[in-house]
Amino acid sequence: MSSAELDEMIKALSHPVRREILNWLKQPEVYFADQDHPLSLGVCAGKIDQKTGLSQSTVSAHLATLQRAGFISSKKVGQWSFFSRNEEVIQHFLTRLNEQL
Amino acid sequence: MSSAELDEMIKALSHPVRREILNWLKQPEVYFADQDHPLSLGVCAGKIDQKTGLSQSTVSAHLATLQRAGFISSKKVGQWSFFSRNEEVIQHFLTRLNEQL
DNA sequence: TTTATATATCGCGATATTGCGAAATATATA
DNA sequence: TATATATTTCGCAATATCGCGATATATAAA
Repeated sequence: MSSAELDEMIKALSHPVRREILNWLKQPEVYFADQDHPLSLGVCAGKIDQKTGLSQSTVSAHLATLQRAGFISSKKVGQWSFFSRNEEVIQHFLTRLNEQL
Repeated sequence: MSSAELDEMIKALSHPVRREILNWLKQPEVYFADQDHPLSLGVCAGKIDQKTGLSQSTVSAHLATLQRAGFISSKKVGQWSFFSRNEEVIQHFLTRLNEQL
């Protein structure tokens, strides 16, 4: 992970809503039990919108930020986008921060 | 460490110059070997100014941000301010992040 | 007291981030 | 095709951050 990538990752974490989303995605079965689609696909963007209370477009931007940083991935199924954590990336980031800081 | 404190800490880290300063302070004997005062006091603000290449006021603000976040402390001796890392706080922060993220 | 040195604070312009509604895009259904 | 649903992208206003020079403050030395 380059210095620029690390920078993008930390900036992605520097917003409480984005950290909260990452945290929700850690236990989808706890936070998104009411989702119509199987949670194995990931969590549907709209469900995340609801949970934040922010506008749909704002949350979409937050999700894009987390994805650009590499923390989450999305897969499109039908008209829905499902998001899930990239655990390896997150672990790698934490390791890097533990060394660097 | 409260959620608001964690937020302040991550924001403090979300600027490459501030992370670089933190890193320099990890090994003052490597990065500030030319300091006139004993490094045991900490690193003098002016030496940090020089190393960044930014203006004195800008660096002073960065140091204040790091200090508000708890990552560093300053002690004033004569007309100088000496900065040093708060290792316990940094460790605590990393532990918290490892859990939370 | 005056002058020099070190640092912090102030004010301001430039830039980045955030949040929104509206519009565009994509997919599914009638 | 037309309509409904889900999401992304666009444009814009509000706010926050950054970096600077100028000024204020604090200490030390002449």
